[in-house]
Amino acid sequence: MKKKDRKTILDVAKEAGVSISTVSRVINNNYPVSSSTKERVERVVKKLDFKPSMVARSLIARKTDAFGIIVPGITNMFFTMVVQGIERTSSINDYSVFLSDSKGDGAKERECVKNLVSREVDGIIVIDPSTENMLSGFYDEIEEFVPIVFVNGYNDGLQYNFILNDEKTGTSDALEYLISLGHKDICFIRGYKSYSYDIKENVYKSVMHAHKIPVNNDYIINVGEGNSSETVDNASSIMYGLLSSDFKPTAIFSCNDLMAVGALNACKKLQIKVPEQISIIGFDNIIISELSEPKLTTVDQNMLLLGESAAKMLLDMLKRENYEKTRIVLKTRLIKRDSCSRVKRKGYTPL
Amino acid sequence: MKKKDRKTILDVAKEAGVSISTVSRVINNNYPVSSSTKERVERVVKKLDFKPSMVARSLIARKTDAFGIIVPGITNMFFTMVVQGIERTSSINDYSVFLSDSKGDGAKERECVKNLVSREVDGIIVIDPSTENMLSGFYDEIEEFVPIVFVNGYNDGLQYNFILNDEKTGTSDALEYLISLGHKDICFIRGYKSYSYDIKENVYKSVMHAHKIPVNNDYIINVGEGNSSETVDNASSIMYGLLSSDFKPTAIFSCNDLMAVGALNACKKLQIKVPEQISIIGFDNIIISELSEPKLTTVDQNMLLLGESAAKMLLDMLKRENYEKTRIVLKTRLIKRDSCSRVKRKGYTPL
DNA sequence: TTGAAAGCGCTAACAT
DNA sequence: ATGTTAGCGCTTTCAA
Repeated sequence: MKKKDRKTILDVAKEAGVSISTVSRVINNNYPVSSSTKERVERVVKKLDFKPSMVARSLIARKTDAFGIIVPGITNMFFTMVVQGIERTSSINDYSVFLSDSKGDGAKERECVKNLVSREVDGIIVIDPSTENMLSGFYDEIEEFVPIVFVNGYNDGLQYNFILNDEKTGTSDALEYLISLGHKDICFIRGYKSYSYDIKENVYKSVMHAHKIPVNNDYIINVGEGNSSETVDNASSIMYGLLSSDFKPTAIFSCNDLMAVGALNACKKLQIKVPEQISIIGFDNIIISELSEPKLTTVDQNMLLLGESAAKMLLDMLKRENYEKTRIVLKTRLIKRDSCSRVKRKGYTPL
Repeated sequence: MKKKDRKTILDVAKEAGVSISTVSRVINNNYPVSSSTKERVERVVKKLDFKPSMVARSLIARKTDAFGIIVPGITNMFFTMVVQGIERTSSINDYSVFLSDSKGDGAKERECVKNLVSREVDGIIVIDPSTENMLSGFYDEIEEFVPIVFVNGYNDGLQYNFILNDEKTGTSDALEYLISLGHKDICFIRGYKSYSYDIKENVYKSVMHAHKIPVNNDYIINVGEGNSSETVDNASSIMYGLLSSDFKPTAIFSCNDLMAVGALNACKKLQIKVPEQISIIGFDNIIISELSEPKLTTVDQNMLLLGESAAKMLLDMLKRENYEKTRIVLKTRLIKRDSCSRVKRKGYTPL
């Protein structure tokens, strides 16, 4: 595709009959220029529609005014919200963002990071990094050259910059809420394998203990892969099978909204009324939790804030001479909607 | 934040005891270098972990190997899918992507474009551009310097590169399907204002005409803003009001899945069974159409392909010397799921 | 096969 | 107030 050549500072200088430094001074407005020359140069700039090359500027300034984001999956609504938060805060501060998708693959993630490094981005945000890369020390070398912030993901004892959600408190808030509604037979739905599910399961057990409610292991349900659209179907069919039998909890806690919607769909098929007969609570507060009927009570993770905080942290690191490794833990918030109500029956009483 | 300086080609040259040109030849492997020097240089490159600066390369090559994407809203699931398609195809071809959000605002959209131009991206993809900018000629000048592809949006008689969906055929397919199921009382739900709604409404009218079904204007429902999460609620409450009265279509065609889910929720509240009593058909095939109960029958727009095609078109434009303005129209596909069935009652017969 | 040098578009220190 | 010039890190002629 044949394209016109961009106008350069030299084109402007010639046309305005001044030197390139004068043009530079005018467009940057950082050194005195007589108002007459200034005006003349500005006219030419407008006339030629001259836009300074950020590439050339970056070469000199040794910065690109760009951040790189790496997500394990663009279409996962959770990550999408985080990306929005990052993009918003970045663009307000005149930073552009590169978006790359690691597809949840550690090797691809490393490739993305290297690409961003060679593009000399001013900072990198990795959302839900692969545990493998977090533990291998891969990021140690990278971090010497470019600021990195991790959003969620494995972080136990790691010395990096983190923005995390307080999933523990979020989980116990949800559970305490259910218990305050009179529920004791609370089923726990989790996915196959993730740091986050393990944390929640531990909290589940300890909250139950604290209330002297015996933990029934049959009430801990694993629905496999937890972050795809299939999650809903998997959770739904597993819960359908369970609820068809004499498995009759009065409430269901789900590790994320996808699973909660799955449980909800299973109840609908079985004509079990939510929340009248069973209360369901989700986690994350992704948009589908608002679209279900009834609307899902859930725990908000404030993904937008997660993203905004990550971008702000990067911005801060760029400003300060020495920045201590920081770990920010964000509060979650219980969103009471329509899928939970006071228990009407006790224990295994048939529906 | 204090960061180590990146190693430059000069560091490598010194350490290897050769000139920078030799190092360049080695890393680019484009000119003869004796195998001994080559090996030595390669060792140093590895040792210093040298990565050539893409900024410097871009300055010389006058290309950045980056594309820019502009979306009206990152979290809109429809756009997210398109972005995924673009990112995938771009990264396979070694292009990175800048993501920017215009928030559906024409002025912000222009700002994003200008930023991308000054970053000297090799191509720009604008998803659902503002009609205002399409008609004002704003893009005429831009296009002289950088290849642009538009995905959907206003395109009537415009001489730009487009990737579009065949919404007309998609709409008539959906309608014909409903009619083949015996439906005649088909309600049409649309949003406030968009080229796409208008097109669909026209098709609706002509399909009805073709089947000699009188068009009842009360059956054309406008639910306002059509692309936010509120869309579901708006559509739901409007349909709730309507369906509570003697408004009794046997089928509902919705301009997008959000509205369809809204209609579905209204039916649930009114204990109207879908599809037994009313058939509902959506449009787009975004993920929530799979999560509802029953699953939504809808028209797939193949957003992934939309994005992939846009990126491929850009890639093509970059290769060819002169590229004719192209308009690619993608086929839609009727996805038959569980929200439509053969009509059981005729006309206004009470449910 | 290798090195020296020009130059991509711009900024900033140094002259004047 | 304005011009001249040295580079930012790299590629690519041109010489040797």
